[in-house]
Amino acid sequence: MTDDIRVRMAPGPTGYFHIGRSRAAVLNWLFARHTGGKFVLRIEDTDQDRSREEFLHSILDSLRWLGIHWDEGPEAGGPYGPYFQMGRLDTYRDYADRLLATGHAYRCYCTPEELDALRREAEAERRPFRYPGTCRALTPEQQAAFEADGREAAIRLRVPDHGTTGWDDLILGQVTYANDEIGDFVIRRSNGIPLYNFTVTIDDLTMRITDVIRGQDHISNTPKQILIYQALGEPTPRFGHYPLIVSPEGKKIGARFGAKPVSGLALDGYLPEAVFNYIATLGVTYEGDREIFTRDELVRLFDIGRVSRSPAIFDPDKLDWMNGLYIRNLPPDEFVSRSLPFLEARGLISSPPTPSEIAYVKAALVLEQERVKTLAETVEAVEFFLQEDITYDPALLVPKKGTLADSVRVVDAAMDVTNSLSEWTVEALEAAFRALVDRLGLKTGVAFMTLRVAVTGRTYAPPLFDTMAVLGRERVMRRLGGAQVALQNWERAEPTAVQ
RNA sequence: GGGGCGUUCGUCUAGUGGUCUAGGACGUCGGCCUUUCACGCCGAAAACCAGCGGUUCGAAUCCGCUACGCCCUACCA
Repeated sequence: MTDDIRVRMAPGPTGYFHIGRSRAAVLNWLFARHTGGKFVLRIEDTDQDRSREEFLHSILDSLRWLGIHWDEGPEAGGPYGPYFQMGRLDTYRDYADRLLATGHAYRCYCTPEELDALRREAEAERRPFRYPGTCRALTPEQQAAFEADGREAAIRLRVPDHGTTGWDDLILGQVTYANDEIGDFVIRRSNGIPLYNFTVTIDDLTMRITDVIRGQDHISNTPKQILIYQALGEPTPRFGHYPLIVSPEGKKIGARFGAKPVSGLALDGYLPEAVFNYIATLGVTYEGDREIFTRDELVRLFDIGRVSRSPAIFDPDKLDWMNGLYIRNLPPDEFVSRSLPFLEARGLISSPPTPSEIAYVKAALVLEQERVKTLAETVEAVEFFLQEDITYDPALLVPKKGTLADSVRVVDAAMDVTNSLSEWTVEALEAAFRALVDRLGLKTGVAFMTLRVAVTGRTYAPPLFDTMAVLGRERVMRRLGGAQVALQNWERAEPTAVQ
């Protein structure tokens, strides 16, 4: 029972669930699933000033989007609740009283102002500040005097003056701190609200957390928390501190870069499974040189000891590549259904789309599947299929290796072919147009480029005859007609171009 | 100022004393495929393994120092 692995993620609802936090979630979740343990979600909402409902939703939505299910926590419940710290105030008070009763903690009547003065003094003398232990050995009379004076007491943990506190980190190995560098720290404010290091410890203890896996920004909190476990006479969990993910500029995530919630990546057209794969493999190795894994493989192969000890830069280019890979591997139907919302949002199709729209757009999307890196790109990729009238630069109708006269001939002849073709299929189109280009004595590359521009309005598109097949005879005729007009106008406007 | 942690191609990394003239991936560049783009395939450039000094027959791998980076240093979380 006590051997069952339990890990947790304990975000404060004080900011969006950014990429850095997603790493915490992914690593803890993988660790839990790999070991057959439980993943607990706990909300640290004691910072009432900064906590916001909106951020709580951001956390929950992002976790769900990534497919990270929490076994216990908000909405899920569980045997060790409540999972919001504000609901656990009584527990913190009980444990604080216990520490007071055993003498491991004591009341401190120093005011913030007095401490500030000491701190400034220490700084001025370029000497590290540490609480001097002023209230460590107050007599009941002295305490009564302070109380009578109207002072509220904070509670401090009595930290040993000598010795060291350390642990064998799951990722970093042995880490040690000297106790005399820690100093008696406050575990409960004078207003009765407990402090972070105390609440996490009590929560982790009472929630029976066995492995605390968190970012390296928490390293220096760890000895304090271990000291609390020891004062309570409780065994400590294992600790593992992974390095932070930093922005491409090497800066901390959250400020300028990556300030958005991870679930926002959905709107940018990223697939959650690709993002999960990327986050899970950023700064972590699994098996050989591979870096593309299914979720099950990640769970099976995850090894906390294979987490790199140095910070990793978030590389948007690599995420894009990976997302494109996942898109290409999607079953076409799924690619289509996942892309439709983007087209709807842009008003390219009705919302909800009609069956005929779906059929048409599906055919177009399938042609673009291996050409996009994000679902959002499908909008631009498929736009020309849906626009009634395409507009383009007539100059593009004459490729660099072609002439205006040739372009005119191809488009004119294409009109006839299009009009008379008996069977509207990719094969028939290709056969007919190849024969046509042959008859005109033109180069296929050049002539096809003219037709491509005439039909799509751009120089890059899916293969010409696949595109025409999807567009249908009507649209192709109309666009070829538009190209004829454009060429005529251009001929008049740029007579020197005629050779 | 003090403390902790870190340091292999631009980026993510493999590497745990000899097999490393340092391997893979993204990105970049070139080629092939080809009706364009993309995909796919092939290839190239790219890290004197932060620097210095030790240990050793032999070091990216072990030790020390220095530099640089990040984090912490609150009655914030």
